[in-house]
Amino acid sequence: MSELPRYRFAPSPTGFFHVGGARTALYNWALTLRTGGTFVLRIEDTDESRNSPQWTQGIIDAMSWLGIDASHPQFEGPYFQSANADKHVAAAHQLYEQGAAYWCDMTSEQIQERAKETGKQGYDGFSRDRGLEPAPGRVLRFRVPEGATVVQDLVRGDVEFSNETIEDFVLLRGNGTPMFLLANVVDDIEMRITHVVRAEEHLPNTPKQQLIWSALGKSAPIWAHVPVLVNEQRKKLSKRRDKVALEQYREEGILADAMVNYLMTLGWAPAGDTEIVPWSQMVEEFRLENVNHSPAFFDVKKLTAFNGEYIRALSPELFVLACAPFLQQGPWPTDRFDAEVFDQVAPLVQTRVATLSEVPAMIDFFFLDEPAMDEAAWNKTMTVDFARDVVADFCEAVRDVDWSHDALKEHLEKWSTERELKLGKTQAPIRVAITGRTVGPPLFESIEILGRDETIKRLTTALSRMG
RNA sequence: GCUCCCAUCGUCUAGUGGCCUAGGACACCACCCUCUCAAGGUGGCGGCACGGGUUCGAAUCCCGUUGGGAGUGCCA
Repeated sequence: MSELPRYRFAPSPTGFFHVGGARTALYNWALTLRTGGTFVLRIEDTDESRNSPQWTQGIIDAMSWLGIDASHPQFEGPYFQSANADKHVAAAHQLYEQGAAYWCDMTSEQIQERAKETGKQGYDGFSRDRGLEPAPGRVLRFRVPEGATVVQDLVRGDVEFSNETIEDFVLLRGNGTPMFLLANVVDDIEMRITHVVRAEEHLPNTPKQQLIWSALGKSAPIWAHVPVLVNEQRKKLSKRRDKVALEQYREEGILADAMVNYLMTLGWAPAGDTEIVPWSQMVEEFRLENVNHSPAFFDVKKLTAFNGEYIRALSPELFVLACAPFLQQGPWPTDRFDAEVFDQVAPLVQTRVATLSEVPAMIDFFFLDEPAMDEAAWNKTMTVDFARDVVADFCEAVRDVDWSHDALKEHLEKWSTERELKLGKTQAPIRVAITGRTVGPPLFESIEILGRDETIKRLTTALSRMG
């Protein structure tokens, strides 16, 4: 009687959506899809000081961007942990009735003092046998039994903890509200969770949770602790130091598919010689047993490289579509933007950007009254000896040459050959005059799209500036 | 400090005792292509942390050392 697995993802709504959380969610989602099981989203909002409704919406939006769609039949939730507070408290009292928990009136100061006296760390179980009754201000502590607790972990194997190293932890706060450890277990039981796949930082919590499971008469779920994501200093990614907001990468023009693919390969790799594989293949191949054991560096460079691949793989139409939000932020007057022009230019920039946010700067000269002149580029290209001649000649030629990039190129090629100059050199002053930069989309195609009048205007302006 | 986890190119990884002279990807370098820049192509640089075992044979198993990391709250 093997039931379908029930996975869960249980973020706390403490801000934007963390890339580490995204990876954990993705692992759970991939497993859910392959096994035909269920993915439960539970918002862990028991700490009211951190709770904020807009963060919850942010989590759901971010997940849907990644393809974890809340309306998918295998998706369940969101549930809110705070809504189950009664059940958490009831479970706590049940544990007290059973003798698996006891009340304690010590303040953290008192605990510290005792620790100092005994020379040991943390709470020493002082109230264990004092037989205290419940009262305001008193916390309920779990009575950790003797022996050892073995956590069976799908990625790490068996991990044994001696119970002596686990202190009698708090179940209910002095104000009567439940703590994470308890709430988490009660909810997992309630929601019939069979697989807990979460970040490694939870591994030290696991024996405590497992103890609660068994005190409540249940057998623990299957655990799997995946390695944390770290920064270049090899420290766990933190929102203080590191760029961890999924939303931010989205705004910078990272494609969802690229993000998903990259995140999946942190700690795991698909079979074969390429890491760029479709989601369906990752769903098919992903196994917790194959997840690496050591922390993985979240490398934005590699993410960006993946993104470039995904951008290039887009059809021209989809690329144009993907660019749309970024085009609205362009540095040009909105009325000068021309979607038809962009459609023509798009294929020229598609192979030249690694993120969508790079697009506007690459094509701004099409929509600006005058190109945004890079002075360094001007100084570098307009001071060479032939600069004035080539711009002057081209400005003349452009008036009656056939309007095609081939003809434009042919003309400049001829001019260059006659003077034993390389086209690569002679195109530079023209490029700067037209676009304001030394690099950009192919010049002659750009000129063709820009149009004769605008081209003449820009070349003339450049000439007069050169004096 | 204590508990636990981890250790293959700079980075992400493949490798589950012989197929490993350790494979791929990102980054980097060179060359080719080329109207700039990209893209693409070709090639290169570069790694099993160290020391002991086990074994006919070890990147792979065991022990130790060293080095990283996580946790250590009336946070989640």
